[in-house]
Amino acid sequence: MATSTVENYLKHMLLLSEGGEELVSMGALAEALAVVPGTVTTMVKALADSGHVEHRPRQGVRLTAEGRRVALNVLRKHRLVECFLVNVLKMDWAAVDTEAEQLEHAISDEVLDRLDALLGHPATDPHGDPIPSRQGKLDSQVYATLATCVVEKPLRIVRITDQSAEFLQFVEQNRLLPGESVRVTERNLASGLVTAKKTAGRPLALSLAAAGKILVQPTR
Amino acid sequence: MATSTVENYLKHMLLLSEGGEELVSMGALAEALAVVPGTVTTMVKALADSGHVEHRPRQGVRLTAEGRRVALNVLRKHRLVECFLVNVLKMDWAAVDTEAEQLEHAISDEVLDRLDALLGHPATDPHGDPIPSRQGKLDSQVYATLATCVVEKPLRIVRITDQSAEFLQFVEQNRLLPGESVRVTERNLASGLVTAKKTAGRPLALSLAAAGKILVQPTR
DNA sequence: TTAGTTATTTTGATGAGTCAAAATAAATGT
DNA sequence: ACATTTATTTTGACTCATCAAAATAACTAA
Repeated sequence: MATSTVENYLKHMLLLSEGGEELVSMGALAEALAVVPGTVTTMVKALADSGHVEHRPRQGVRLTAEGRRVALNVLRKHRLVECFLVNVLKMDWAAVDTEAEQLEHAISDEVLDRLDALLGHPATDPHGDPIPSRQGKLDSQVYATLATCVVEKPLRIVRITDQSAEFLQFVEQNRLLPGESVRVTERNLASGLVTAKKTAGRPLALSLAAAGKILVQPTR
Repeated sequence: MATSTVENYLKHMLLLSEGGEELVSMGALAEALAVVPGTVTTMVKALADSGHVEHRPRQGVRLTAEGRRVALNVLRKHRLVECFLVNVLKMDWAAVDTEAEQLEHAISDEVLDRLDALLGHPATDPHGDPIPSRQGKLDSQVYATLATCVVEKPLRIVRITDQSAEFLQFVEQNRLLPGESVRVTERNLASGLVTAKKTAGRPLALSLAAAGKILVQPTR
């Protein structure tokens, strides 16, 4: 398993090479990681030995496919943890990055998956940064949920993010299936209740947790 | 800040001296930490220098007040994280200890507090191990909540564990104050709803999160 | 007591990650 | 083209946490 130091090196290489294929300089990496350049050179050579990066001496460094895979997984953990800290624990938008810096190295892939499901597979973190998919892709499309959408606005359900039979049965019985139209008439944080209403039908009470599993988009 | 190695040494010393004041042997500590005895001797001397423990050469080691404070804080993190993993993420009862082993060193005191509030200030972790209080006390009394109690059983509310004005107003308006009698008539995991009923009154819907903040005990 | 067993401490070495500072290579300006 | 600036690499040293194995202290049974 990669140490958290290794994970940080790889993550920052990914961030510094945003999109493109360019080489990342030792200096930029040293700056980002808050270490001296000589340390980066040493570590990068070790990372090249372990197959995570390709090192072009005196030019720069680039992630290999394997290095990129690890980096995306760390970034995914980081951003999903941020979602959790803001959406569930109601922490300060500006403070969560530091927290996530620690947690990204401590959570297992198992916890990562469950966190992802709990949060309704968010496409971006609270800052709007895209969250890498489980498969390492970055989807740009973003959806709201019944727990986060604007009250009274007409919506279309696009996705159910809890695959448990229990929850899916509940969804089916209440006609909250993908494609259906719906709107949220009330949301009470104290009691944790969301009231949703279908075009023709009685109001339905859901917990915030349940509502967060139902993804929507504004009706065209 | 204590490294996670230091936190582990202190935590295991606390666990090994369960309750009593006895000295912990180097051998027992080495066993618990899965390191050789010589390593423990070295670390314990360093911990004595930093004021976390008192070392009696060839006899054993004991936590100082400061060492105990740190150890209790780590243990609190460990057990609250276990609660979170089981109660919120629905993880396997048996698997969470390993996860918590990592997370206990990664979460800040801020996250710890919010997790504690989210979970309704549980007195024990999913295994029944008592959770040290914020102040470092181990209360032996354990209560159920409206989210965990037996359905239909007559209960008395003993504690409200969310101090926010918003939630307390909600509690007051619905007469869910400490001392009141109540019973849970229904609990639906899929929708996340708990239905509570006072002796004289209409049924009241609460989210599981809200219900978890209301502690109860069986009526005598 | 005295020999033998067991726990603890000491000693020397290792790997990971780091820094300071010297050496080297590459880029730049005139 | 040559001297200067800038980035990178190398070298030697340090800290933290660890192990293996030798040395030492303490306990135990005759």
